Amino acid sequence: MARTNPPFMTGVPELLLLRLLANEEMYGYELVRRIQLVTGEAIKLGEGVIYPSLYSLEKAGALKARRKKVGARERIYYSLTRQGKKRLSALEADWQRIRDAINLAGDTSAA
Amino acid sequence: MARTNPPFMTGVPELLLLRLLANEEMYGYELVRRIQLVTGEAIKLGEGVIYPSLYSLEKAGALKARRKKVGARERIYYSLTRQGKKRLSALEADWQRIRDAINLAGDTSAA
DNA sequence: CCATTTACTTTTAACCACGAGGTATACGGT
DNA sequence: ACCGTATACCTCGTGGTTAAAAGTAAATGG
Repeated sequence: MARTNPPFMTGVPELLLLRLLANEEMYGYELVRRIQLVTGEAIKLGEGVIYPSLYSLEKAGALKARRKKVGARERIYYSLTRQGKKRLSALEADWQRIRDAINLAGDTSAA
Repeated sequence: MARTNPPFMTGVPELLLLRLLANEEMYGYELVRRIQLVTGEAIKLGEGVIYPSLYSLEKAGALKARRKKVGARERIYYSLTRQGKKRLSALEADWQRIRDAINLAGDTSAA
């Protein structure tokens, strides 16, 4: 039944993609596995999330793509544009704001 | 233009409401202001978010409501049911899982 | 007596994460 | 040669959730 907007996941795929691609170019399938890795299995984003996100970020000018043959296989590698870096900064700021606010609220009510 | 699903806000209204109401009963309008207070103005949830959330949480059995006359005014006070407490625990666990995973991913990529 | 604050309510809209399904090629084992 | 598994990419439908805005009405205060 789709289990659509699970708690606290809005914006997370975009944040993780931008972060990972800020360091090195990667391709879709790789990102799917890498995200599981770097989050200690806590977050798993399927291809149905990753690919559409990549397209829309590319379309928005945050990512650029290039095709690259590796052995016999062809992969589409993505990396950040300058715009993508700005977008990442803004998202990180959003994330910190929300995270800190929720922490704050928790401390207050725990007191 | 609505800007409907802003980054990182899914689940946040529910979490904050349940947290606040776990301590003491409150009414809608009060919650609107209280949330701004305890988040240091970082999160502002309008009435269009708060009231529908309250209804749906009540309908789901997480909250119970009682009408109370204060002076000449009548207010609807909400408080947690046992189910609501369970729901809060589950949500807190979700929140921690996501938050920690994002932190983890950030440290890794920053390294 | 009028403007502001308090309090509650409803409507409308759009985004976006997700699962599931689909294609095609390469590779390893037997 | 054959078959299952892993790699790699892609698409569709869904619906839950936040959010702004506008509306009602009573009380308060100057």
